[in-house]
Amino acid sequence: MTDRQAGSTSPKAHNIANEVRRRIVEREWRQGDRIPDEADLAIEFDAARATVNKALQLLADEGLLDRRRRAGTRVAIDPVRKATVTISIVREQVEQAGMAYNYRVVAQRRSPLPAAIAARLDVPEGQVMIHMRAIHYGDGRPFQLEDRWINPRAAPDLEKTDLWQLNANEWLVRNATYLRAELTFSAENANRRDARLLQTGTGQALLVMHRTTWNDLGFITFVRVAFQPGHRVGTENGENRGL
Amino acid sequence: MTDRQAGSTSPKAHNIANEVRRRIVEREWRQGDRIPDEADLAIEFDAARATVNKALQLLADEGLLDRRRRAGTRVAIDPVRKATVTISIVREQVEQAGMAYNYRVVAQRRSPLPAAIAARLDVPEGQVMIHMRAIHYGDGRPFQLEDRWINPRAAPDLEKTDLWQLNANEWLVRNATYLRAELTFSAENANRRDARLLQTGTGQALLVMHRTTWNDLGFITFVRVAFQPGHRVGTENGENRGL
DNA sequence: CAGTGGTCTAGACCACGAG
DNA sequence: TCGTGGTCTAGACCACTGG
Repeated sequence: MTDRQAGSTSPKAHNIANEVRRRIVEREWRQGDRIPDEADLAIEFDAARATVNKALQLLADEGLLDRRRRAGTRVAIDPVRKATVTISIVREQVEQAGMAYNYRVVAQRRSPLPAAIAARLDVPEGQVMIHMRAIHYGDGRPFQLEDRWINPRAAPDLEKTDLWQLNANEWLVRNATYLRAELTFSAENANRRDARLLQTGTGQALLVMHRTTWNDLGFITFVRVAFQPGHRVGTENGENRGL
Repeated sequence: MTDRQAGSTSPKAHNIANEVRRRIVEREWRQGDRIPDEADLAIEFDAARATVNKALQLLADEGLLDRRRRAGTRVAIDPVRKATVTISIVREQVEQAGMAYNYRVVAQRRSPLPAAIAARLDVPEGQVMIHMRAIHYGDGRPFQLEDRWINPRAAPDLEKTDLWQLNANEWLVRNATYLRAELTFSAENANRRDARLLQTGTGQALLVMHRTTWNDLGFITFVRVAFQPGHRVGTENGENRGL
């Protein structure tokens, strides 16, 4: 007898997760409380344990639950939440904003990696990399400025490409699939060069993103991206992520 | 006969995901290519389809694969990647950095919500909220400055709490579990007040985070957090998320 | 040591949507 | 229409780890 209850078209695991979330939000289960184990919940919700497991893992990923073998599942004492930033191709960002995209390479040369950066990347200092500086424009106004170091050893096809024509950013995103990435955001006062290239004033507060990527061959790129003054990077929280 | 192959202690789905990732990274499967369907991969990897499904969903979450019913699974044309920011309790951040935590409320009053903020929150303008300004210190030095609006209707217990003593941030994180959140990062030049409270100079570039949270009763809080100059917010990418 | 979550499996049915 | 992913189930064994 398949008694699929009326009114719940969404996946069962989703419904279970929502119900558990409700109980937490409404303090039926308080922070630090232990909640029933999977087997019990499976009975209560008339579901297989695997389904309950999926639901609870979802909530644990959100940081709402704390799960440990033998110790059971507890409502997280401090609901650390996670937010997700999506890193897309610059051109698409610009075009999505309804602006005409343009791109200009300001400088490109081979150059040994500076010690300061090398240390940060855990890479031997002084290796020769491709260094390039470029500006992305939206409707003719500078949108972001990037200062990029590329490791040709990790992106072997790159040298065949004419970076002055193509877009290294795009090339990399499309061709140099990475396995690991690190991102940081910070704020910097625009220096002389930033100001000139972004057509703004020295000292302007700029949102700066540093991004490093690696693949199996090692470090691929290190980029400093400085955004146009006033730019915001938004995140949607991972709450309703795909289940 | 449980022929668990030697050398692979990690979950099978994990191994499958890694192998698929390898094939993509090494161009065996190129961007846009269709990859074998779950059933075939299940045979190849000698696994149940559910296990393959789990692995592929993982990669799809990472943005590496594009999956559609009937159309099959393809290597994403443009591997949009996602990074994850974790929002934790300030005190813990500070203490994790090995510093002594301190907290000071600078101002607190009931006040109607300004139009500018109300518009942003999709909340009727002029509703009376709790407005507070506070500073978080690490080892006596200002760590971050927060300017917060709290909706008492969505956090009914709050009024009982002595916010001057306790930490509203902590109180909220512990008690006002939210269902939805939005975050943005931007850079601002420190204004007179920022500079004074953060003990820095006017015009300093500050990393600023705006965060809004909602629960089932509506909007809970809107905060502007200004970090100490030089502060970085780091993200680890979602790659090896729990499986 | 034993309870709890972690994972896998084989089989099943369903929903979507490309052709 | 019908292939493909989405999800569920019942059962099983294992891996941790608290007591």
